[in-house]
Amino acid sequence: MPELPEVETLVRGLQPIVGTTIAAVEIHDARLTVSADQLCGASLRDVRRRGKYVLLGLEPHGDLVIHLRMSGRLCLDRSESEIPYTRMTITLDSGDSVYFVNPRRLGTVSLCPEGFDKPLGIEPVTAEFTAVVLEALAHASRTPIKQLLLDQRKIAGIGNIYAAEALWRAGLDPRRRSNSLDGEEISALHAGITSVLSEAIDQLGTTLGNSVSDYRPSGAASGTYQNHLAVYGRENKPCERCGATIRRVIQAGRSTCFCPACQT
DNA sequence: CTTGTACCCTGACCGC
DNA sequence: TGCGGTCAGGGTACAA
Repeated sequence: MPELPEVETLVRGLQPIVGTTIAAVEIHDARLTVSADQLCGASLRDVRRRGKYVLLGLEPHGDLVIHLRMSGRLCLDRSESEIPYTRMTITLDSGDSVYFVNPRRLGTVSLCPEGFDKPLGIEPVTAEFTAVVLEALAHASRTPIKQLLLDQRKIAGIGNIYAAEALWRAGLDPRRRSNSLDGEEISALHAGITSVLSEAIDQLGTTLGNSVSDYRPSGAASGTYQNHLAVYGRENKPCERCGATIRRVIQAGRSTCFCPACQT
């Protein structure tokens, strides 16, 4: 569910817990690989994001690593209101609690005592991510460009929604081989990626529905980028750029919506 | 090395 | 109303 903009919004919303100390932990899912003993008494040095991962830096050392996958949520709240599917509750000495809500139990929580070290690709909303970098990644691969964008080892944080949206902005067919893109197309794709991600962050991400598994930012009813989606979830609707009918194809088991007329 | 498939889970939605 | 099939913001462990 959450992609880079949603996780970024979440991490910003969690900043108030920096400097607090973990007072108690309840775990309601045996699949989670952490234990209360490992966390109680640690203080929170920082809260940051890497790709789609949420990292809670612990004092004196280590990171609590959380990935929300398709349906997970992290909520910061002072209320006792019981959210269904809460699999872990971290109570802080400030009185706040962090709730890990994970309906499908696809999300993961783990402790990295030496710090998070997963080899993820470049962060796409930094100055280091240039068209030249993207070109090098694309030219080294013959995989369809949609799948390259989803490969977290190459670029960290893009998911199914923003991959489709970036390709629409760039006017590129998602099935194109990565190494077939020329310089102009790479530049358009770079602009598409960076613009869609930054705009989505400004909109606090995309909230797709009202179920318990739907992402929503803290302190707001929902993100609002869903109101700006050009292709994602718009199969059989008209392309707002050229009027043709949006189509859906399956690539590597995942849907991609695109405009067959103006994405070439 | 790369590419494809099954799988992990649960809920929403659609057609019958 | 109920049932079965399909789909979903993701990643991993395999097989080929």
